Amino acid sequence: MIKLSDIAAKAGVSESTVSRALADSPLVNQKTKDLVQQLAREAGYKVNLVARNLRVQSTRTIGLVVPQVANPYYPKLIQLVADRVKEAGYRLQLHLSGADQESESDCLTSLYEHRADGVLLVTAVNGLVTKSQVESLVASGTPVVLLGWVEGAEHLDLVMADDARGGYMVGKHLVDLGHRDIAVIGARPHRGPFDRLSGFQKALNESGITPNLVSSARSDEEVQAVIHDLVSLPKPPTAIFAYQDFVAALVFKHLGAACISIPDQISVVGFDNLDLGTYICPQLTTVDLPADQIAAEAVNLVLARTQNADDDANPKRIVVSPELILRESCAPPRR
Amino acid sequence: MIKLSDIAAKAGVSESTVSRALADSPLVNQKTKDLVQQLAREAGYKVNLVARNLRVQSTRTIGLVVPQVANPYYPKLIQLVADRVKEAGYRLQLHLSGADQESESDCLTSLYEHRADGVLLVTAVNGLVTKSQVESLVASGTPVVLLGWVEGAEHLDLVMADDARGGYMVGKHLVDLGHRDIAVIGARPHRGPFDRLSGFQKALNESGITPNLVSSARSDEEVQAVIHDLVSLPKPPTAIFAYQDFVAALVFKHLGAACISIPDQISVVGFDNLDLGTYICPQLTTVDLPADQIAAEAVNLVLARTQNADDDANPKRIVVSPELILRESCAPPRR
DNA sequence: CTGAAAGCGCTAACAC
DNA sequence: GTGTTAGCGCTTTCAG
Repeated sequence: MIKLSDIAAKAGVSESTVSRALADSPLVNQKTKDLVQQLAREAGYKVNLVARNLRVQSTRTIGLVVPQVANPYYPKLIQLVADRVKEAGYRLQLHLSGADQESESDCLTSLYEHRADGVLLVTAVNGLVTKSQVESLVASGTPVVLLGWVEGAEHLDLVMADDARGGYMVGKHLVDLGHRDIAVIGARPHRGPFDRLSGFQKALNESGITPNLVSSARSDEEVQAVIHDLVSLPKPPTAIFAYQDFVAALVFKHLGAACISIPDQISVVGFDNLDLGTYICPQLTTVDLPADQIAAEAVNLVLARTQNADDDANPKRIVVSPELILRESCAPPRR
Repeated sequence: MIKLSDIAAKAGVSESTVSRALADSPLVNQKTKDLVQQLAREAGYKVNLVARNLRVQSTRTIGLVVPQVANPYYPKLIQLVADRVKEAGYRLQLHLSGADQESESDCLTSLYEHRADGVLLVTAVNGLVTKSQVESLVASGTPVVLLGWVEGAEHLDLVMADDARGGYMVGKHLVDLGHRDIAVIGARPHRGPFDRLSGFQKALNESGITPNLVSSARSDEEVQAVIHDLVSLPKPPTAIFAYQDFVAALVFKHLGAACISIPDQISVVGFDNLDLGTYICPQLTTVDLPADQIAAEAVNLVLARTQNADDDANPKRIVVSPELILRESCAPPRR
């Protein structure tokens, strides 16, 4: 593995000169610079970053930890973050925390051991399981910014989508269409007052309505059971708010199996704006979380902290607004 | 940032002893070991891997480069590879090559500069654009294994799915059901003789049939146009082979819009076995590429090369077989 | 069982 | 402009 001294020998100059020449430093004679660069190219020399990083005490690496990569929301975010990070001249180190506590901790440890310059952390549904570890990371000088709301983390930098606002939009849309019997299907909320469900309920409350059914269902079987119960009701709901798009897709499937047509008999709204929503028929009305804004804000923030460009000690909280995407799965209720 | 010498000072021993104690070496007295470990824990000491990696001349890092993360096949693969790599005590460094040549080259360069111990490379549709670079990587002692067939790379290690065999299964299934008029929709083949399309055609040829239409269409609009043309035919095909699942989903959508029922009027088969296929109605008959086997084989191979456990100079070629997943989107043609 | 010393490959004062 | 030197934080001979 060819190194600096090798090409220094070839060129008949010192290592420092080679180092400078390759960094295109103005402190070196153009002729030696050309010579060195040419020699390096010919020899296929590439700097050893592990050595350089040790020397300069920086890795120009930003860590990103996400629970998993299978859930289609994450790939979008990962791609966007990767692009922004690269653009800024940094490198991304992705870690999959697998949604369990132990491995979230492992990711953070690994990032610290590799001396990442900053970390972006997307917590799993169970919230921030490693708060103290994050705090010590920050204390040790590695900025951490949280992606998504986490309970009891008010002292940490945070970039989040305004889920509650998205939920409110959904609720308002359905109410405005004339719906009064509305069911909710999906996971239990985990973002407390900032949850999409809380905004949704607020919208209904403003019109004096309460959701007539809130079921926790995520798997195919669970959704099937819930839909079965719902359509067996003497007076089934006229609209369903699915907590996530993929749940909405399951709702579509089982509503279809029960010969209930969307949106004629029941309107359906999702949340997340996955591509999936455009592949199903009718196309799904949903809420788009602006992953691009989140990625951009998060990367900017963590880099600002890294470079001490922003030495404001107060935690930053950046909230970006979602958008209601009107497609084909909603209509006024039939009378 | 606390380092080895700090805790050596605290413990009143030398750095070497601390290093050994933390590595749980048998060469150190149990009592000093306990003391050192406790002190290290209290102080929150974590090894600096960039220093260690420089010293030991290894990073225990495997690079994985994939074109993108948005295409749903990749997340599956990434997750699987990440799990296997971690299991083996290595770390994964993911790079997104963005499907363009320049950045595939950048990824490889970055991996080399960081001295990854091995790399797994998934090439984009345009084939291996950086063959010479891969070769010099290998020559410099970093094993590279290709994931997926690449033209003119017979001298490199390769793990691939037998796409042609999958295509054959699809063709045979359709023919066995009685179909004679079969259209193909999707991308142009890029795996030459190993392409799913070549296997598909072989199956038809064995029964003296030729596909009556092969259209290249990937976007929503393109598929819409193709479907429109197809159903306007005096004698429309009775079955459609979509080159990829997401194309199949689009086919579903536009067939639905044209009031053609699946599988009564037209059977549809996909390829890839994305989750998507179970969300649509009827559920999609498709071919599953065994991502878990591919991941396992690839990681095993690259690690074996890394550790010189396998110093066979001959390139390895591991081919894993796909599986036909029978679901609801196919039926015999109506007479 | 423990310590002293060397050195991984590179960059950056500091001299000349 | 260029070379000499020191040192980033760690592991690992080699002595004792």
